[in-house]
Amino acid sequence: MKFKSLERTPSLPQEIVASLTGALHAGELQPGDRLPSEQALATEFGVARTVVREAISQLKYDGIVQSRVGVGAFISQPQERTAFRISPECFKKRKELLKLLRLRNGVVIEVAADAAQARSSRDIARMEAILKEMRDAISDSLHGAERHFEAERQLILAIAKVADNEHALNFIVMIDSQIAENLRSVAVKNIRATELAAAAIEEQVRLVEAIKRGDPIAARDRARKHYDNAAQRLADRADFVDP
Amino acid sequence: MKFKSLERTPSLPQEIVASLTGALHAGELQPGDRLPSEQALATEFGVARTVVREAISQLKYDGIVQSRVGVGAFISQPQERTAFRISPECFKKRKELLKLLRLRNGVVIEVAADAAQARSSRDIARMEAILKEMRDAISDSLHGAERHFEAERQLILAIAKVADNEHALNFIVMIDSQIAENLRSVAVKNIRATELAAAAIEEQVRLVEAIKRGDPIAARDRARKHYDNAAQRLADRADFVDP
DNA sequence: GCTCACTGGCTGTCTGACAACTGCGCTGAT
DNA sequence: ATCAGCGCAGTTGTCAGACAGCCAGTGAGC
Repeated sequence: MKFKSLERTPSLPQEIVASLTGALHAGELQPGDRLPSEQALATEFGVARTVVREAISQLKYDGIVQSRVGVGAFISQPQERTAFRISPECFKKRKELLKLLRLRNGVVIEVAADAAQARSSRDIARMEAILKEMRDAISDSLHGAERHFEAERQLILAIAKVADNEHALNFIVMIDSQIAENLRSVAVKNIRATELAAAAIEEQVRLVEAIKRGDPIAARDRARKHYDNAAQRLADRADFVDP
Repeated sequence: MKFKSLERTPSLPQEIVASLTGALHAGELQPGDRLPSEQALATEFGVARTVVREAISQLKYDGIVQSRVGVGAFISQPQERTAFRISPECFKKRKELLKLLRLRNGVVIEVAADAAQARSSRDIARMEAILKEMRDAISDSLHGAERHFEAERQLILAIAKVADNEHALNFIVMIDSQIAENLRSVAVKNIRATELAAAAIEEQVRLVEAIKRGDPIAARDRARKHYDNAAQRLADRADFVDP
């Protein structure tokens, strides 16, 4: 049994970052605008300047603002961003979550094709072990759904690892972890309720077969079938609605 | 004539971030390890603690480290990352750049299919205007290659904008800007030298046609053809080698 | 052996200070 | 009147020191 993570009080710099990015997202801050001075922000938020500086340094790190000594800090253009980040409020709305899922799927599908060209026998063995874990999970009435869910994630990671593209791997690890954190419970219920695990496994078996055969076109095709289907199954769930 | 951006001295926190991420990438720091205390790092780097704190706060922002009051800062697991970031040294090696290009293409291709289902007549008009700009650029012997390069980027953004997936849009804006910054000169030379612009335009015309027709499968297919071809043309360049 | 208060160290935050830099207005010379 | 040059106020970047709250380990007391 895992306990829910408690709602730890966010740090002061984090709150300021959230406030500033909120203002940016709301259009109150436009690219090119100058931020208030650190001193002004400090008094406004009622904190020390060091706290404001930490917050702004994070925004600078993402390329969201640029600061010039003696002048101030300015909101930069969207194309100046240097990081892709998923904010927690993306998971508030199910629709947002499905969009993230589609983004992830797009990368996974491409990566599956690359994996079909770079796979080794060891890679295949690893994937088939994961498939076996999925099949075993079916007969586990207690934790089967959870095991299946984790095995599906493992398969994605296994595919990404053999594709010889560490950037894509990093991206998938990041986005999939974020999605899984916010999707685990409903996805697990999904598997359990619809009893579609067998069909999902079959889709993935055929995907791994294509990779094993070294057929990138078939791998891409089957990856698309499975991951699009999975997203569709999730979207079709009656209880998959905004809280 | 544009001047090269001067080599501005990186800020102290930035250097510390680079040093720490370098140690992490080199395996000297493993997930779970504890960082030296802020005081120790400050004396080691010869800076004030505030500078170290800014550096660590950036790493915390990315989920690379987690800190606990009274204990210290710890390297977190890779799946705890909350941001995808492209470091400048990714562009040092051409091979890395091609991998980033493939990552971008994967998303663009998926997005093209979504765009085919969500496009409006205004969207199509915008895309066709961009295609016209490409054709016009051919007869511009002076800046034609640059204009073509920028128009290709604009088309990608235009497609991403109509696909109704702001996460994918954000991702594409970010990664494409980064790639373009580091690819502009060689890509422009590519267009100019090989005189393949006409063929590239034809590929994109067919892509826009598919989107206009509302045919996601064709859009995906043609997007793949064009962007894979573009990457291939780049990779095939004789002068596209590591410096 | 077990319990528990203590203690040293760490992070988070605050305060004050100073250097380097920038934009702007003012002054004074032409 | 014009304009070059100067100084000034404001801003960021960095430094030093301080303190509260928290935590792990230690050692005394039972």
